[in-house]
Parts: sequence; C-alpha cells; structure tokens
Amino acid sequence: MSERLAVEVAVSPTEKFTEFLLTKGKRLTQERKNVVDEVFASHQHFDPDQLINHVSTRKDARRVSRSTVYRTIALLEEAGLLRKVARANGRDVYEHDYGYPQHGHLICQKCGSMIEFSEETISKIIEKVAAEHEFRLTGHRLEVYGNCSKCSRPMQRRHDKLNFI
Amino acid sequence: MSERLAVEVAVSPTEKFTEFLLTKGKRLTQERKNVVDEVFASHQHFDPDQLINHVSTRKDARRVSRSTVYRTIALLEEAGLLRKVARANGRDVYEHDYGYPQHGHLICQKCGSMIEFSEETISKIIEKVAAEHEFRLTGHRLEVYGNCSKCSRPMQRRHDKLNFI
DNA sequence: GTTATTGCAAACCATTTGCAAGTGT
DNA sequence: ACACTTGCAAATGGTTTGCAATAAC
Repeated sequence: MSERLAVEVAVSPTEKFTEFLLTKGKRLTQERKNVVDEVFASHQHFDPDQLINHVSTRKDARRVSRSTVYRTIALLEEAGLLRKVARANGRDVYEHDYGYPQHGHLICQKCGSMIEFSEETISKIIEKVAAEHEFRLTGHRLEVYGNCSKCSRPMQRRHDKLNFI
Repeated sequence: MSERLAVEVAVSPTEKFTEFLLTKGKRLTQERKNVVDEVFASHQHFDPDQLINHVSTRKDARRVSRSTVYRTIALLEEAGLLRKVARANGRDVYEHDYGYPQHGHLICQKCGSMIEFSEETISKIIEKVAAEHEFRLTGHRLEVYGNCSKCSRPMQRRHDKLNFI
C-alpha cells in the first residue's frame, strides 16, 4: 500500500485508463480511446467544447458524440487522470492529473503569458499540510498572479508610449 | 500617485465598495448594503445559493431577490472584494479577496469540502520565485486536490456496504 | 425628474440523463 | 446472448437578461 513503484511514471495515461476500466468492468471502446488520445496529445488545459472540436477533427476514427465526450471526461476524472481546475467562459476547465510533474504558473495579468516554474519545496510543504489534516493528497495547483518582467519594466516610460497615439 | 496610505488596510469592505460604486456612477442601495454586510459577516467561503439564504434570514432589512444577489456578487468581484475560487456542487464558490491573509485550500474531489490552511512559508517562496523571474507579484492561489479524511477513510470497507443492498 | 436598480419570469447554456439502438466480449 | 455504450433529444439547474415598476440622488 505504501510501495512506490518505479513503473508508476512509465505507465502511459491510456494504459492507466484501460486498467481503471477493467477494474470497473467497463470497456475501452473506440470512442473512449479517441477521447483519451486527444486529451493526452498535449499538456494544454482545455474545456469540454474544445475537446469535442479536437476529437471531431481526427480523421483516424469514428465520430464521438458530445455526451460521450462528457461521459469520458468524467471517467478520466474518476481514474485520476484529469482534474477540473477552473471555470472559464462558463465552462469547466481540465488539466492532466497524471504523468506531468507538479509545477506552478506565473500568470501575467497584462499579456497573459504563463511561466512555468518548479516548486519542489512547496510540494514538500503541501505534503506536510495534507498529512496534518488527514487529507489524501492527489495533486495541487499553484497560480501566481502579477505582471511579467516585460510588462512591468516599461512602466517608467509608459507615458511616452501612450502620448504617441 | 505612489503614496502608500496606512489607511489602506483600515478601509472596511463596505467603504471600499461604496467608493467603487461612486467612481462608477452607481448607487449604494439598501439591497446592495444587505448583501455586502452578509458577505463580510464571516470569512467563510460561500456559493450564491448560501448567500441568498443568509441574506433572506436577515430581519433588519428588506428582502433581496436572487437576481440582485447575483448582480451584487458580480459588482463585488469587479471591485476586487470577492474572488471566485472554485466550483462545488455545480455552483461557483467565492471568497474574500480583501482584508484577509493569503491562504491555501485543501479541496476534496469527492464531497467538494474545502479546508483552509495558512501558508506563510509558501508565500515567502513565491516571493522569491517571482523575484527570480522579475515578476511583479500581485497575488496567488494555491489549491490542493485529494480526498478529505471523511471521504478517504471508509475506502477499505466500501465493498461491505455495497454488498448489503 | 432623471437615471440607476429591482424583482419577476423567461431565456440561456453547459452539463446530465432516459432510452432505444448498437457494440464489445 | 448479455451487459455495457452510444447518440439523440429532452430535462436539469445554475446563472443571466429583458422589461416594467420602483427607488436613489
């Protein structure tokens, strides 16, 4: 129960999903396979609508209905492969909850750029906090808001620029 | 323009809201006052429904409609007094974005409960990371995912329960 | 008196669900 | 054959919005 297998990281998302389905007496259908493949084709965040669009542009496979995409997302969440991280434009936003190292984001509120940074120390602290609360930790998300160097540097000269208009 | 008034922290949420409304040519109605008072009556997280219930139990003031509560929440967000932090049971969850120290959340992915924890050390680390990237920091959000003690404990006996049916 | 605001009911829209037809094992 | 899945269309439910009546300034 407390083993830490080296394999852990080597199991691909699809494999982990298949495993999950098996233990639940569920099936890996072509539709589900399509969705999972698309979900893990990149490490981008996405909302159901985007996923549906992407899946529908795949030529290699049969069409997947909106309902099935929603249902598969739910399964992926249950399997610990996806995590709902936010809400944007009235839609739920998901990100990978597996196979990608924990990291934080510096998000520039001006230009929208995102800088990823590692946060090993923070992960350690989080583990401690979780333990204190008897919380069974699966992952976390750290977003830091502000302005990136580019967007905050020109500050002193901002007025010049504006005056040119 | 670069003054840093000591008053800053002393301004009450209601005052800050009034100020905001004034600059926008909006009015501080009795309804809005009710909602704001209720929002800042405690530091709990809440969703619109809970807020509506709470507001409606106030005897000291006139009834506030569901629409108005929603509209006021939007204003409070715009004014920088509230922040949407999560989604639980299909509802948006809000927390104070003003006059309350930075903290993290343990979010249970099963029951949706949220436990707040302080994170002074983490704030320090974030400041350092931001400095390293010449990032002008304004705030951050730390969400830790997993299962709360209640939701993870019964796991070992889950099967028994199911078999009873 | 104007102009913003409210409450109501209807509209919206992402997500969920019932069900009959279809598919994997 | 059997149980799980799918797609569709309808239902759900939180949130938003149009509008006439009402309140703030």
